[in-house]
Amino acid sequence: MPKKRNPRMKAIRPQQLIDAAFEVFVEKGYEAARIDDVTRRAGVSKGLLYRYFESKEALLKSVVRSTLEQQLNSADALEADPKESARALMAGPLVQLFQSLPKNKTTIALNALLLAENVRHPDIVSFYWEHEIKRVLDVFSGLIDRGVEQGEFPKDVSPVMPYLVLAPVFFSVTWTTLYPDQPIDTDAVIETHMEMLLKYLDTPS
Amino acid sequence: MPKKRNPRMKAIRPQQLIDAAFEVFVEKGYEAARIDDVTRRAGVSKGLLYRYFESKEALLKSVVRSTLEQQLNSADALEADPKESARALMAGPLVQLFQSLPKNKTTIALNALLLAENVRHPDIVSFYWEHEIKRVLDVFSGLIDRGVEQGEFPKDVSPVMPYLVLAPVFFSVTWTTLYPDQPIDTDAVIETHMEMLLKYLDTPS
DNA sequence: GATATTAATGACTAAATAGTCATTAACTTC
DNA sequence: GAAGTTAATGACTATTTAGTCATTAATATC
Repeated sequence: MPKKRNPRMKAIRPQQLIDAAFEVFVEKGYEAARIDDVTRRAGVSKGLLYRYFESKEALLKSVVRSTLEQQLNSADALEADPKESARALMAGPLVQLFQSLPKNKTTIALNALLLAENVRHPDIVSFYWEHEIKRVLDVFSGLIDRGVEQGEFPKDVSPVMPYLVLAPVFFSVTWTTLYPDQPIDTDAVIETHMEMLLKYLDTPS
Repeated sequence: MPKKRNPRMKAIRPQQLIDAAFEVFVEKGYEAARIDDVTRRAGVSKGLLYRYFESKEALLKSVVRSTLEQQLNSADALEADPKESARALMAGPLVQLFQSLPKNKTTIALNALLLAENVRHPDIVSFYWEHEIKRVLDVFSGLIDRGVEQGEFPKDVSPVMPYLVLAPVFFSVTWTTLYPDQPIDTDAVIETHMEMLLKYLDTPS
C-alpha cells in the first residue's frame, strides 16, 4: 500500500515538514509534540520524516535555524546608515523596526519556542544569542560610538547603554509572548522609552 | 520490605517533595523530569509521592505556588511608604530591591520554570501574573499617581509609565535566566534606567 | 521495456515511565 | 498488648511514542 508521488514535492519536503513542525512545537511545546502530529499535519507518513531528519531533536534544530534565518533580515536592516545622524536613526527607523516586532506572529512564536526550550536545549538559545542578539547589540554599540564621535552624545556614555537600547523591544516581545491575554501598548512603551533615552543622552558631560 | 518511619518526617513530607521537585524541574524541565528522579532526590519511594500529590501536574502547580509564596514578600516590601516622596522611593529602595532580584538564585530558577512551562501550563503563568506582576504594577501606578498629586511629576505622565518602571527588572531577570553565560551588569542597567526615567519625569508639562 | 534507484508507507518493536496496589512496618488508641 | 490506622515501599502494568524496516509504487536509466 505505498503511495502516490508528486515529483515536485520532493524538493520542498524538508521545508514542508519544518513548517508543520514549527506549528506543532509552538502549539504543544517540543516535548509534548508527537512525531505523528507533525507528519499528519504535513500530510505525509511517519517514516518519511526520518528520511530528511535524523531525529526529533535534529528536527527541532532545523526548525529554529530555518525560522531564524527568515528573521535575520531584520537584523541586517538595522545596519546603521552612515548618512543619518545617530540620534535621527534612533528616533525614527529604529523605533519603527522595534514597534513592528511584537506584532509579528512568527517572531512571537519563535520566541515562545526559544523560551520553552531554554533549559533542555541551551545550544539553541546560544545559537540565537550569537546570531541575533549579539549582532544587534554590536550595531547599537556602533551607533552610540558614532553619536559620541559626532558630538551628539556625551563622551562618558554608560557601557550598558546598548542594553538600554535593546530593553524596550526585549521587554515588549517577551511580554507579548508570555502574557498574550494582558496586551499592552507596545508602540507607546517603545516610543516613550526611546524618547527617555535620547533625552538622557542630551546631558552634556 | 516496607520501611522505617521517622514521625517528625510526616509533617514535612510535602515540602520535602516540593523542594526536590523544584530542583529537578529546574534542572531538566517539567516534561523531562522523572517522578523517580524527584522521589529519589527526596529520599523516599515512588509510591509515597502519590499520597501527597494527585499527579505530576498537581505537583508542578504546588511547586510553583509554594515557591511563589516565598517570593511574594518582596512584592509586599514594595508597598509605598507614604512618608517618602515618590521620587526618593524610586531612586533608592526601589532600585535596591530591583538590583537584588537578578542575583537571587531562586528567583532566576522560578523564572526559568515559568518561561519553560508557559506553553503547556498557561494557567500557571496566569497565576504568576495575577499574584506578582499585576500587584507590582499596581504599586507602581499608585506611586506615580502620588508623585503627580504632589507635583513631583508632570500631570500628563504616559499611561505606560508603570511598565517602564517594571522594564529594567523584567529585562535583567529575563536576561539572566536566558543567557547565564552572557552576564551583564544588571546593577548598572537598573540604576541607569531609573536615572533616565526620573530625569524624563522632570519635564514640566 | 527491463533494471535500478528512490520516495513513500505504516505496522511493528523496544524503551521509557506515570501511576497502581498488595504488602508490611511503624505508630496510635483503648 | 491487642486491634486498628497510617506511612511507606517497590514490583508491576498499561500506555505512550520515537524510531525501524520490509515492502511497494513511482521515476530514472539504459
